[in-house]
Order: sequence, then C-alpha cells, then structure tokens
Amino acid sequence: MPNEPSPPRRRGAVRTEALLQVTLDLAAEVGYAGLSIEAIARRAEVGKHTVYRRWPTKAALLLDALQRAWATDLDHRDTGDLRADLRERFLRSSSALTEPPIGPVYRAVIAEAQSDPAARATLHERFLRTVETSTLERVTRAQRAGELRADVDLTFAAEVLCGALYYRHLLTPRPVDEVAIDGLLDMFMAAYGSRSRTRRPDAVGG
Amino acid sequence: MPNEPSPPRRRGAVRTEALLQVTLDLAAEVGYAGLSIEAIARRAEVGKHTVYRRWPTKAALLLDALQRAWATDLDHRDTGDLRADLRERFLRSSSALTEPPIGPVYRAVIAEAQSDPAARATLHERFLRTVETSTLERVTRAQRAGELRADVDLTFAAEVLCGALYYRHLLTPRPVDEVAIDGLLDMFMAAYGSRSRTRRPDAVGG
DNA sequence: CCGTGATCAGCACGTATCGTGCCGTTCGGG
DNA sequence: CCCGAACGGCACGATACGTGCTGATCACGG
Repeated sequence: MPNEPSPPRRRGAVRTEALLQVTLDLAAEVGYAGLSIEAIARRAEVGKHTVYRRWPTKAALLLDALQRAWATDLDHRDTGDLRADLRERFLRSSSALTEPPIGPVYRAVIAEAQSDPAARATLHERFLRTVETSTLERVTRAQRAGELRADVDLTFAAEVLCGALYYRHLLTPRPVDEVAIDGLLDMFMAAYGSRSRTRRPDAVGG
Repeated sequence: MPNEPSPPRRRGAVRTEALLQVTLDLAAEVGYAGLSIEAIARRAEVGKHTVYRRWPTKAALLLDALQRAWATDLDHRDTGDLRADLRERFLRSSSALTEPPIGPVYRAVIAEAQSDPAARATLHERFLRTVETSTLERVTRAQRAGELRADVDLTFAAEVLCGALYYRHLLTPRPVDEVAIDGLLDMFMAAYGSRSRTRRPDAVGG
C-alpha cells in the first residue's frame, strides 16, 4: 500500500523561500513567543538541519524573514509636498510595524538584537538605516527645493524623525497615530522649515 | 565534624535585596545572556522557589533589579541654562545606559518586553516615562523662564528628545556622544527656542 | 524556654529548546 | 545510471522553565 503520493522533496533555494514564508506565517499566528527554530522546522515538515544549514543563528533567519516581508514598504511617493509625503510615509510604516507579519518578526529581531551585537548591527544596517536614508533623501530634496533651511545637515534630523517613531512604537504603549506624526512633523518643520523664518546660523553652529 | 559555620539563613526583605543585587552582579559579569532565573538562584545559593515566590516573571525580577540600580540617576541639576542642563542630563543617562549594571539589565528588560506587553507597559511606566517627565519638567521651567516659545505644548518634544537618544542607544551601533546630543539639542532649540525668533503660531497649530 | 508555622535549600520531575550527530532515503547533475 | 549532496527522522546531552516534595531552619507568640 503506497503512502499518499508524498510531494516531491524540494531543495535548495526553493526550500529556503518556503522556510522564510513559514517563519512569517508562524509569526503571524503565534507571535514572537512561538518563533523557535524547532517550531519552524516542525511546521515546515523539515529536519532541523535543513534550517541550520542555511542560517547559523535564529537572528539570521529572522532578519532574512523580515526582509522577505519588508520588500513592499520602500516605494514612497514624492508629491512635492514634503509634509504630506512624510506624513503618509510614517503612517504606512507604522501600519506595517503594527500588523503581522512584520510586527511579530520585528519584535523578535529586536529581542535577539539585545543579546547579540552582531544582530543589532545587521538590524540597523539592513532595515533601520534604510529607513533613515530614504527619509534623508526625501528631506534633502525638499531642502534643495527651498522648503527647508539650506544651512543645516539633515542627516541627524532624519535619524531623529525615525527614532522618535520607533521609540514610541517599540518602547511605549502609545500608538504611532496621526496625532503623534503631526506633532513630530510640527517639531521638524519648526526647526528646519525655511518659510518666513529669521534664521540665526549661530543658533545651530554651537 | 560540624560543617563550616554556615551563614545564618536570611529571610524576607533582606533576601529580596540580596537577590536583586545578585541579579545586577550577574548582569555585570556575564551580560544579558546569562541572566536566567536558574543562574541567579544558583549564584545566590538559593532555591528557585525563593525567587519565584517573589517575582512571578523574569521580567518582573529584572524590572525590580533595574530600579535598584536606577535610583542614583534622577537628581539632575537646574543651573538656569537649559541647554547645558539637558546636555549634562543626557550625557549622564547615556553613560548609565552603556555601563554595567544598568546596561545589561536594561537590554534584558527590553528583550523581555518584546514578547510581554505587560512588561512593556511597566517598563515605560516605571522608567521611560519617568525620564520623559523629568525632561518635561525641566523644559517647562525653561518655557516659563522665557527660554522657549510660550505657544507650544512641550510634552511631545520631551518624548522626542528621550526617544531619539534611546533609539540610537538601543537600535543603532552609533554612540550617544556629545556630537549626537549637541545635534539633538540644536534641533530642539531651533524648533522651540524663543530668542530672536519670528514666531508663527500657525506653523505649529496645524 | 518551647512550640508552631512560615520560610527556606535541595532535589526531582516533566516539558521545551538548543545545537549536533547519525542513519537511511531521495533527489539531481554528470 | 550512479554518486554525492541534500534531506527527514531520530536521538543525544545540555540548559532553562515552572512546579512539586522533603526536611531543615528561622521568627514569633505564648
């Protein structure tokens, strides 16, 4: 009596993709708590070796899974209205971070990163820095368009914008909602907006 | 043959204090990775019950341990110079967060908080919110002294100041050094400083 | 001075995950 | 067609979790 015709055993890159998807599914269903390598292997009907062969660390696996879910999140529009663009950008990022599958996987990566400096560096390099850079590009365009003061380097400003939102999302019970984003943009525009401002370069230099 | 005169078995609050201290010591020596309840009980030469009787959760224990190490950190001066005061305050907080024992315990709490919403809320309520509030009080005094614009609510600004620093410390490989703090204060003063500014209330109100 | 009850240390248990080793099977390229 | 790489399944020792149980130890009231 032949077993049910077992699906052909997949290999290589296909397996890798499947494992990442299982990780995301599992994260969406049971949350960060259930994200063990054992559970992922069980769920994928796969030997643990098949996982360990591909990722040396749970952090590495989670980072790749996060990237898989991340892809859609970086095509932000440029309508010419800086404030509106940033607002939409931050709102969408907030939704992405809140909902599965990105939400749970993100929290798992944050947790891993606390005990693993290498994972922390990778997390920043591959994701947070990407967000900062994307934001910096947008505000730099605005600066060139005259919407922002021309006498400041906006690199740090971009970090503060992102950091304030990540702080609120990850470390406070407060929601990253329109109110929060508008407040943040108020602060940003008050500091760097160019319209009708009496600029005092010495107020920034030191 | 009598054993070495075993030290009298301590109880109650004294034991509690000792356990918190062991947690901090262990965190300083082996870092977050070694902070299991088993390891703490072993190190304290204590049965695991003695730990579980006091704290229902590892998160609860870590939060209390953090508070024990935290105490010294909240007496910030008010010299009348807002910018200098904030600078010193943030520099000291940065040092505290970087060095043992607060550093490792803090990271442990952050990690726990990612899988436990209750721990996350408590973390914010007992520590992060305290920092925000302390900062808010200082900038509000400055506002009343005329150093800052009178037409804005600084609550959110205080959160952004703290959030930017915590973001950098916890989620990036960048150091929270003088350069970062000065950059942040530049932004803050540019947004809310009152000196020689042509204020435009409508730029903030919406 | 003695007794009683709470607290304690030590040990054990069952469950879970980790990372690794081994075995026999299955797949795919040469 | 055949060989080696990839695979699923199982087992292992180690560690941590949270919870029992036992008998010793301490604090307090009588």
